[in-house]
Amino acid sequence: MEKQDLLFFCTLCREKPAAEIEKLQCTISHTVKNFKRDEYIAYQGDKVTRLVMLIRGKVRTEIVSSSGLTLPMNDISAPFPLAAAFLFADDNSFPVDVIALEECEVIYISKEAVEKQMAKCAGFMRGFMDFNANQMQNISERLKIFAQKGIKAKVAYYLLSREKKGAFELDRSVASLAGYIGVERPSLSRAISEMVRDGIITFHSGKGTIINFDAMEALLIRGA
Amino acid sequence: MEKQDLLFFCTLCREKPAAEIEKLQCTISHTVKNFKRDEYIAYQGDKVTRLVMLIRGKVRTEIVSSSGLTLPMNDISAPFPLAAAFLFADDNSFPVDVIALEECEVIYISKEAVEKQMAKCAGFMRGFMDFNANQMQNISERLKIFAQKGIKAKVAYYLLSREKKGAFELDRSVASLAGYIGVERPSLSRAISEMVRDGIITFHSGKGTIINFDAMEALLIRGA
DNA sequence: TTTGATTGGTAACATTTGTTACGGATTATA
DNA sequence: TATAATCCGTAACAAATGTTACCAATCAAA
Repeated sequence: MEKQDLLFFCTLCREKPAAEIEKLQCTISHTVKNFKRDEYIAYQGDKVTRLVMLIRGKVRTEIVSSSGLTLPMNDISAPFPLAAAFLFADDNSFPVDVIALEECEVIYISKEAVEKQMAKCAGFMRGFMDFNANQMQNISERLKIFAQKGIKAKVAYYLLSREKKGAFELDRSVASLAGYIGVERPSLSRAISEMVRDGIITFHSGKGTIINFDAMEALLIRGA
Repeated sequence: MEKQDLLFFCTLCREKPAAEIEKLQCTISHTVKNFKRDEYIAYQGDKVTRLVMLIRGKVRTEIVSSSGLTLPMNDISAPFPLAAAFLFADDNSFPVDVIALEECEVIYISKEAVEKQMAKCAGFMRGFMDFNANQMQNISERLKIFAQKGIKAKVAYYLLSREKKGAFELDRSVASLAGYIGVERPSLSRAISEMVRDGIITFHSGKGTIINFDAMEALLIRGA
C-alpha cells in the first residue's frame, strides 16, 4: 500500500497517530463491491459520480469502439483509484472499459463524501491532491516525450531528464522503454546503436553515459 | 474570465450571491507582480511553492537545455494558472521556462493559503479540482492520440471521439490539427486525402462525415 | 548440464512520414 | 479592385520507421 491508500480512509491523515485518528470523525462513508474475473467494473461512457478505488486485484482497461472491436490500454493493480482525476471533470465519464483480470474488490465513495472529507480532513485533501498532481506530472512527462519528433530525440529527451553527471541507468528493459516512448523495439535498438556508433553515448546492459551533450541537444531540436 | 478565475478570489464561490460573499472570510491572501515583455516569470526547475496565476497578458513556455538551446512549447493567455497541477506534486518544479510575451500581471498565492482556502470554501476547492481535472482530461486525451501509431490512426481516433451520427466538424485549421497530433501538415493532408479516396470519409473545408465506420475501426487497430 | 524462455542486437526490405516546392483558393487589407 | 497573406491540396523525392526474421547472450528451471 503506497500513497494511494491515502485515498481510502482517513487512516491517511498520517499527520496524526492512528489512535488519535480513531477519535476523529474521519471515517468516510463508502460501499464495497466484489468482482469476479472477466466481470466489467465500469463501462466506457459511464458517468464518474463516485470515487472508484480498486483495493484488491488487477484490472485491464480498454477502449471499445462502436463496432465492438477493442483496443487494450493499461493494466492496473490494486491499490489504485480508477479515474480519480475525472471525478471533478466537466465531461466526467469513464474513458475506457474496466474489466477484472482476477478476483477484485472495489470501494465506492460518493463525490459529495469526497468533498466533505477533503474539507474536514486536510490530510485526505493533501493525499488526493498529491495523487492527482503526481499522475498529471507522469502523464505530461510522457506527453513531452511523444511530442519529440524522431526516435533519437525521444531517447535524448528521456536520457537527459534522468542523467546524473552524464551517467544514466534505464529502470526498465529496452523492450518496455520502446513501448513507453511509442516505437518498435528494433527501431529503438537501432537508434541506440547509432548513437553509440556516433560517439554520443555509451550503453551496455541498461547502463550508459552521455559523452557528447551538444549532440544530444541537437537531437532535441531536430530529429536528425 | 472563465472558470479559471475561480482560482483567484473567492468571488468564485458562485454558489452564493456576491454580496453575501463579501461577508465571508473568503478573501485569500496573495501578492501581485507585474512583468514586462521578455521578462522571465519563472525558470525551469524553480520550485512551485505558490500558486502562480496569470491574470493579464500572454506568456510563452519553453524547455531549456543545459547548453542554452530552447524548444518552444505553448503560449498561454490570461487568465490561466501556471503549473497549478504541480503545486501538489512530489517533484514540484516548473517543467518549463515562462517568459512574458507582453505586459503581464501575475498573482501569487502560497500553497498554505490555497490549502486553507480550499478547506474553508467549498467553491474554491471545487474550482481548483475542476480546473485540474479538466486539464488532466485534455492532456490524457492528447496522449491517447499520440499513442496511436500512424497518422490515419490518429485522425481516426480524433474524428471518432467527436463525430455525432457520423458527421464531424474540425474546430481548427488543418495546419493546427497537424500540430496538435504531432505530424507535418502535408502528411496530414495526404492522409486525409487518402481516406477520402478510399471512401472512408468525406471532407470539405473543415466539415465531413464518416462513411465507413468499420474501416475507421480497422485503422485504430493497426495503423494500416 | 540441459532445456526453454526472455532479452536484445542486427539485417534486409517494405512502408510511412518528412521535406521541399509549387500553385490554386480564400480571406483580409489597402 | 488590387494586393498580400494565409490556408491547404499535391507531387517527387529523401529519410525515418516499421516489419519480419534470425541469432547470440543471459538466466531460471528442470
